[in-house]
Amino acid sequence: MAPLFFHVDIDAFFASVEQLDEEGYRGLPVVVGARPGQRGVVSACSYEARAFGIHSAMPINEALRLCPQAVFLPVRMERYQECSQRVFKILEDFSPSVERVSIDEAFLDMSGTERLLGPATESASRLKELVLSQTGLCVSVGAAGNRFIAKLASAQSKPKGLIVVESGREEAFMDSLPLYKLWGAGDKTQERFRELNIRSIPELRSYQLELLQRLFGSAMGLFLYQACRGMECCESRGDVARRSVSTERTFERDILGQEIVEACLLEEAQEVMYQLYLKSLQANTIFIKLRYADFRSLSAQRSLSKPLGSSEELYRLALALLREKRESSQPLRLLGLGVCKLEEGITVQQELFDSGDGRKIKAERAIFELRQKGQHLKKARNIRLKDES
DNA sequence: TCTGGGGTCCTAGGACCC
DNA sequence: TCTGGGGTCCTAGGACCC
Repeated sequence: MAPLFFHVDIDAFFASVEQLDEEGYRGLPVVVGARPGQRGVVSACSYEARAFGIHSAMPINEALRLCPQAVFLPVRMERYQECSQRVFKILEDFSPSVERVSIDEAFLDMSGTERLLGPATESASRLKELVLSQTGLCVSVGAAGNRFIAKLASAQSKPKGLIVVESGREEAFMDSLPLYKLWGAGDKTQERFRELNIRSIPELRSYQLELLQRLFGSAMGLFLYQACRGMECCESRGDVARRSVSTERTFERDILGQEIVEACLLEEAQEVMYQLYLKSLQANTIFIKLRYADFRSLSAQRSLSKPLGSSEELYRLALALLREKRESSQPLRLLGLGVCKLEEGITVQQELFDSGDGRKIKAERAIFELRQKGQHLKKARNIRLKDES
């Protein structure tokens, strides 16, 4: 049985949802992300906005400069989650094997479906129609004998596209791509390509595996060797467990004093602990992340002798780490806090309620409940919005 | 126009144990 | 007395992706 994979990717996802929910935004340049004038970047933008040179990850103020008349909107993650779930429901009805890659993309293992669903072109077209008619969202689909080629094919086909790469045509397809579109080779690797005077995928292919590994490191070298040959390099990792939970904040202005920073750390500790509680996870290592005004970043971590018990404990440990590592003369731009070395276990909440200081436990419970109420309120609001539209 | 936030994986050096 | 090498864990930094 010949392997067949689809890569399905929702076009301009966040911006498309906004245009779906608000008729007045359709046909206009829509930019979803940070508030113009503040620090932050574009999370997503409509194709109308892309025509002005706007793209995701661009500083929001540059987007404003390029297209002052664009509609600038904040990220409504809960709403996008809802739409994502509806799309994934359709994908799951369509294929028994759906691997979620992110909120807006998935791999479908379509091997052996030809007899039932017809050739790839037919079944992929049918899937696109299904998603559009049931959700109003456009998806692009890439179809190929492996995930890596399928992923690149869907990217090439955007927007509203469909590209099928027939078996045996993988290398030819790779050769049709410019080197900068090689997924998995980001800015730093592209810079290295330029230094080495590697200008195209066929040129990259002329390098032996050993040489690539010497130049780019063992894992990256192997990846590049396989990628430029159109071989599979997006192997399924199965259902991998979450490795970390974290949160971070960029300050509106760089901060020199300690007070605001410590208040921020406390909030972050409560957020991280709340996420652990929601996911029924225990953490055995904590880490902080700092970024100074000059954009130097550093991180520090500490392993614990027993799993974390409360946000108060997380705050205390993180604060010690912060005081130890922070150069106090340097203004701080970003502060992050996270936990890793996770294991499933009794929930933080049970741990909290089964032991120790009653007052502290009550406070934790109040925070958890407040936050949960907040989530529910937000959800209710979104549902109302949806019903009204 | 300065450069978000949430993740994963890789690399490399050092500690420690056998 | 001098010195091995493999395995594993910890830590810090960096590349990459959406």
